[in-house]
Amino acid sequence: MDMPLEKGPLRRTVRTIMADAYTDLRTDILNCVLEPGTRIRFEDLKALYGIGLSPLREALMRLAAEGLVILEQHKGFRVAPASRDDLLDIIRMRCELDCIGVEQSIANADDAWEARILGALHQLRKMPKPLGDDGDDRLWNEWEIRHRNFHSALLDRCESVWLLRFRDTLYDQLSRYKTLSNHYLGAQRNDLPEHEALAEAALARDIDAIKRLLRAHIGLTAEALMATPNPKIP
Amino acid sequence: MDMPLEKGPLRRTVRTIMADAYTDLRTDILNCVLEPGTRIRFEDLKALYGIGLSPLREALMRLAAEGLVILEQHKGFRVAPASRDDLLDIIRMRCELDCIGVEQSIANADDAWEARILGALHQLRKMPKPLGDDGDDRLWNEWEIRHRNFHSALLDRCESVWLLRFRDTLYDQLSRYKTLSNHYLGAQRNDLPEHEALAEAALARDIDAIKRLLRAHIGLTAEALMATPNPKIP
DNA sequence: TTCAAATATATTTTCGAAGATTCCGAGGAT
DNA sequence: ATCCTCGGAATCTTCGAAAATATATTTGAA
Repeated sequence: MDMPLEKGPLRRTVRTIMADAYTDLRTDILNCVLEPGTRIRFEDLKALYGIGLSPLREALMRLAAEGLVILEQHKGFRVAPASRDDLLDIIRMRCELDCIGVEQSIANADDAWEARILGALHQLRKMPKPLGDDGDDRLWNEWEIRHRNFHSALLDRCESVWLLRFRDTLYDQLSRYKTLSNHYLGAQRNDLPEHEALAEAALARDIDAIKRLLRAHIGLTAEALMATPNPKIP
Repeated sequence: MDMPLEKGPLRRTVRTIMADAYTDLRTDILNCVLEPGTRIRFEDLKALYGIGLSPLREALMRLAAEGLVILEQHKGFRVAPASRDDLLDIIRMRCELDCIGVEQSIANADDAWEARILGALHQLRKMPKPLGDDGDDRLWNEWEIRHRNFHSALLDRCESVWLLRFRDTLYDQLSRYKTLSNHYLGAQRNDLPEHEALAEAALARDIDAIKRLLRAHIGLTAEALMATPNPKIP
């Protein structure tokens, strides 16, 4: 019974401490356990995560390259600050990338693509958006996953590795802002019809329509986000 | 005479070994001194750059996050491999980003913007494109700088930090491929007229025209790059 | 001969301590 | 009172050695 753990073509990846630290730090930053702008002291984190300096620094360097933390020479790392300008930039940019991606996706559309979209839409239909302030975080996270999954489905046939990479970066940044606004943002409005329209346009291969719908959809989210003043987003 | 070196608002940044290693590694990768796919052994680089492991690993981690090197757990780093698919993806993506950026730029257009475009165009006019294989690298580099500067001028009023950031990433990746093809690529054709048309459309604030011209311009470059089979780009 | 296990070697990853740099406050001069 | 200089403490940065993992070689048996 001492056989190696891996079955099939997947090799069990032996994680490194640095990779674990990277993941932990990343989720802590995305969930704003480490709040924007806070200084990062190595002694603190060393104790917090129970690891040494080297993997910690390497993980932070990686996060710095992704824009989740800032490195100031000889002054250490800080969690990247949040600002309304930055938020608006992220939303707009993500909108543009989604438009490009969905166009490429339509160019490669096939039955499996349609199936995935319909599946994702079904999951969105089955789960009503958790309302306002009865905030069960697990419910919200589940809804977020389904929401993200739907939008990813639209880009499922996009073959641009770079586009998807940039998009993921932006999505990470965005989820930090969602945490900051405690999911207040879109909670007010029921956006299921918007997603249904998006799915319909996708199946119809209507590029212009889907771009228009996407811009409107994301535009409304942006307005909702910017409308509520939030002391944590200067 | 012992006054601090900085004058004005710029503070002299005390560079770290890691930052130097990052810069050196980056230019070596961009110039393909470190060829795509080659394994990176720490002992080699430690000797080559004359530094310790920690700054080297941190620099590589940063480059890994930017996609210039690949990290395989417990197997070390490799220079990111090159491929035609990747090249095409980069070019297309850069074209899209430039289109978005120039549109935003036009929205914020002012006299200074026009001036910078005309200035960049002038510098392009004054320096004929070095022809084919009499390749003086210094000339080529100078032309590349002017060329890059012209295209950057078009986006000079774009306020999206994220767009410019992604664009820079792609430009770095692209310059690696330009090194690989030894500047053969665009050398054949005289693209000054294309740049003049771009400048004209920019000054006329003609968004549709400039997008069309950009796509055509970059499309031709892509064709030139892909037409010549290159053993170094599988 | 061929395959598989076991050992040996090479390389990466991580730790703990030493070297630099910045930050903060005390002391003194204007 | 304000400004400047000068330690001293805190913090980040770097090095060199130890631990962990992967790769290559050898050995033994079918």
